[in-house]
Amino acid sequence: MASIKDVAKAAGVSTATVSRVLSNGAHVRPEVRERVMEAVAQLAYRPNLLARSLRSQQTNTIGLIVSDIRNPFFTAISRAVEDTAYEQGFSLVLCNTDENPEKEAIYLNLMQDENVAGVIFSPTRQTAANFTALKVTFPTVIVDRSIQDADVDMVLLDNVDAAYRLTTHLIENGYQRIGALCGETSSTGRERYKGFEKALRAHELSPIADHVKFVQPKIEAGYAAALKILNTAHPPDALLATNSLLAAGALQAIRERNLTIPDDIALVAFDETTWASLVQPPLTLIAQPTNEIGKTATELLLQRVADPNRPTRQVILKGQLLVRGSSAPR
Amino acid sequence: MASIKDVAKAAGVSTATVSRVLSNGAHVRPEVRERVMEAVAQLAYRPNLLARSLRSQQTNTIGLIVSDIRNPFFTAISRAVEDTAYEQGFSLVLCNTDENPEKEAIYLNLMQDENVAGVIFSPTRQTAANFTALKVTFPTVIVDRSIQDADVDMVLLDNVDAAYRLTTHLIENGYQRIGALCGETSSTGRERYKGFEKALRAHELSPIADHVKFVQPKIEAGYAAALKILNTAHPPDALLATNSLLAAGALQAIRERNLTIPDDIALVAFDETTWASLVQPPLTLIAQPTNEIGKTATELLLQRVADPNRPTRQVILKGQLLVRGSSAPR
DNA sequence: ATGATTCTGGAAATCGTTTACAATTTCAAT
DNA sequence: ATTGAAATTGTAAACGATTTCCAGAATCAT
Repeated sequence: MASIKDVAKAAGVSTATVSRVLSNGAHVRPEVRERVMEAVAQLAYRPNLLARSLRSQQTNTIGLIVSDIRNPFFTAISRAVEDTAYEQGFSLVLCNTDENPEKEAIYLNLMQDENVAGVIFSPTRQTAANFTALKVTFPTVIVDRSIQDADVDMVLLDNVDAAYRLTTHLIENGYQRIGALCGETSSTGRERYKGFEKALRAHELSPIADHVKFVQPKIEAGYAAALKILNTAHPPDALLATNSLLAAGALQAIRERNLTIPDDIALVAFDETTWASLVQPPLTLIAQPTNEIGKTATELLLQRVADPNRPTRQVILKGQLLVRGSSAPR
Repeated sequence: MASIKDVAKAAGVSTATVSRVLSNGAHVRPEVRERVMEAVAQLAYRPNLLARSLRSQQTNTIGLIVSDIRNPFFTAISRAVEDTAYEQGFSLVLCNTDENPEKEAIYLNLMQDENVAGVIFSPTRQTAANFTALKVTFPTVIVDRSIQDADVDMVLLDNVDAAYRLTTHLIENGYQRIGALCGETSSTGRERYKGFEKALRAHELSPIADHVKFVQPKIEAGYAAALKILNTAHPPDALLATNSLLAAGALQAIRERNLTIPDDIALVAFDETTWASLVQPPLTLIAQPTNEIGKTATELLLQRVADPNRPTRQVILKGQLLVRGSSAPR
């Protein structure tokens, strides 16, 4: 592999000049620049990014820390993030934490060790609670799950509003006994529950304890919780799942109990997935603007990398209510 | 940030000794090691990975280059790869190529520039065809899509066999006019088509040109192609899709035409997804051992990183035929 | 023509490690 | 007591770039 020294020698200049040509290009006569570029082409020279980063103390890598890339929401986010990062010349390193605060801490440290330019992070409630105490030294953008009282960039959904609209939609379609399946590890689950409860109260209804479950955001957990809810003496006439994994579990449970959607029970959820419109009836849900979230988060991050002192921003996006068959009027 | 010099000073030893304590630990008196470890703890010292990598000429990063992480197959692979890499102290950088040979080349170069320890790569047919010409300088493991005549580690599905079994299953259940939706950008699509054709011929049937389409592995493409097939004068009585995206598109088309599965037309596919068992009837398919594929590929890669001269290995795994409702006997 | 600026481009320091080599110490064996 | 091998530790040279500082040349205003 040719190094900058080889190029310098071949072009008859110093390494400083080569570096100048390749970075800004200032303070170099056109004629010399030409010679250097020729040598670069001749030797097929590619700068060693490790050396560059070591000296300049900055890398072109960003980290994405999420609980599980297999959650379709995070899959979509990761794609948008990678695309945007790529456009700006950054690479993406991917970390799965499995909702485990310890793994979150480990990955945060690892990102530090790797000198990433910054990190896009979707924390558990636990980590979110003492985020400032972690004294993260690199730029961070929080996505999907909020952090209280911290002066940090965030890109979030208006969860309360989204759940409120979704629940109101159910109520307006005649559903009265609405249950909820919420993720227990994220702020998101709580906030969506708030919106759910708010909508009920606005219509002089209230949540039924037996019909509300906070569980791990996994299909199996959603399935088990839904089954419990369905097995209560007076089961609900509608079920709201705060993410697609819980929705899939709920659907399994409903199918297993041989119930019909929406006649026996309505089902609504969060997150557009491939399957939501393929099942019958198709699922009513709140679609999140995953592309915009991922893109915005990356842009915010790279802007902060460029200017660490700029004021933080919290971007709150609205979800889109897609009304489909699973919540048809009673 | 404390550097190795600070630790050395604090412990009253040279940086070489600190380095020795932290790497192998050999050739250091226990007493000295103790002092060094104390200083390390005291200063909360963490080695700079950039400097380490620059000097030792090796990183703890591997790359994963796939067409699109949103393809559930690759999502699952990425998770398995990241898990295995993490266990062994490696980070994962993620690259989406969109089936674009140019992007593949760019990412391959980028991985080189970043001095990754190695790469797990699922190439397009085009790149696969002249892979050796690319003269990739780092260890590479090919997954999912094969490369001919190249002495390189690979982890593949036995695609011909899988498609053969899937097709035979249809035939045995009484389907005679079977169409196929195949990915056109990968070796995988071709091989699965071979298995499909082989099964037909083994039963004295043959593919009907109008019922076979090679298209981009995208839902929309699958939808459009399926629609064309369904609109032929004598449409097929069964459809085989070689991946889950094409299957989703086909299902959309079938629904749009108000056809009933499996009475009007059977549908079978590749790749287990969340939705395959949630739609009604659930989809018969070949499930790939994604965990094993990802894990094996990573292990193979790290073994080669450790010993670049070991003989290459080609691991061929079998798919699992999951018979469900979408291909019930006629 | 002169002094003051501005441009160019090289020498050398630096980023934070690892590691080859050499120097020193230890210690068992003669 | 002497010797030599093995163990321990330090010195200094890498790794491959960027960047600071500075000198010399070119340009400009007076």
